[in-house]
Amino acid sequence: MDISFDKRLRELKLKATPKRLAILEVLADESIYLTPEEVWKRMRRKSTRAGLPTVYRNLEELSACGVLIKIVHPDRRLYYYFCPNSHHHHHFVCLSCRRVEDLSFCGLEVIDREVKKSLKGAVVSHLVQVYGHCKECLAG
Amino acid sequence: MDISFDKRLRELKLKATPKRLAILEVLADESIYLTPEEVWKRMRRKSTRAGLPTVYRNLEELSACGVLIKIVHPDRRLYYYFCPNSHHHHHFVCLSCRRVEDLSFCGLEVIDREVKKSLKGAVVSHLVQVYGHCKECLAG
DNA sequence: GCTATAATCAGAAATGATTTTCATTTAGAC
DNA sequence: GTCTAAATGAAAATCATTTCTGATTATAGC
Repeated sequence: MDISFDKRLRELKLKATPKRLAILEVLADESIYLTPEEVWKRMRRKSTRAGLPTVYRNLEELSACGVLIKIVHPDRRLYYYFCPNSHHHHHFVCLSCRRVEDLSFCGLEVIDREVKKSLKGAVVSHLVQVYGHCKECLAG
Repeated sequence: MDISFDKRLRELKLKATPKRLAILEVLADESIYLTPEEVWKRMRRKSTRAGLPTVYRNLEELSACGVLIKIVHPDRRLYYYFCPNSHHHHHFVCLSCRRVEDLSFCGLEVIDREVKKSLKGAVVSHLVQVYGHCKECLAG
């Protein structure tokens, strides 16, 4: 796990610092999305101390590179998630337990066509996110 | 315009106060999405003074009732928009000039089916927003 | 292995949009 | 007009996030 993150970071021309690796490890070990502060606390538990600004900075960088996913949440705080699935897709996020599941659905082609043809505009990015309650939370 | 907003507010059991009407008027007169502070400044220009918290409060309430649209923006600030179109739909928002255009596309049925069948979860809400540059901004 | 150096980091402090508090006012029902 | 819940304003607080600055460190090239 460690080694592959190391490689991934080098490919992206990011130095494989202990802090970065620790951040990735924390998120890879979690099945839910976390706030920067939560990542920071979990790092300390694993005895990797880091400054909170460092965590914020790295989470932002890593999500900008596509290594992490930034979750857009109704409460407008920052949440990050490590999604091993590397092809373009969207997520179903559970509002109760914060679990994330991949959706196969993505309307990009349809959207892109509509924006080009009807609006004559250009799509820069699109956001499709589905909020709800997962199987486990519904059950219990 | 004034009269119809008045009616709309009453239907929603919200008092038709001067501030609320002024907020709605400002947004209805704009073709772009505004921050709460911008709404507040435009109110003053029209000589309706209001406290900034009142503007924040009302924008939030009005978007919760569906009278206004809250724009989810990459910069994570609050933006509101008055969209006269009342049926369920999504938006293409221009990152350059802040214009908003309606999209006919909405994947809700497909999403809902996928979440129910594959994930056995329940959808609470969904967010589809498309960011880009509109016809005018591309031209000029 | 050693060095240079650009990237990265920590800690403290600042930021600034948004929210809370609470005393006062007002819209709408009767 | 009177009453009451809702709405408001002003000031202050909040608090997640960012900036700043001076160390520290990972990595590439020798």
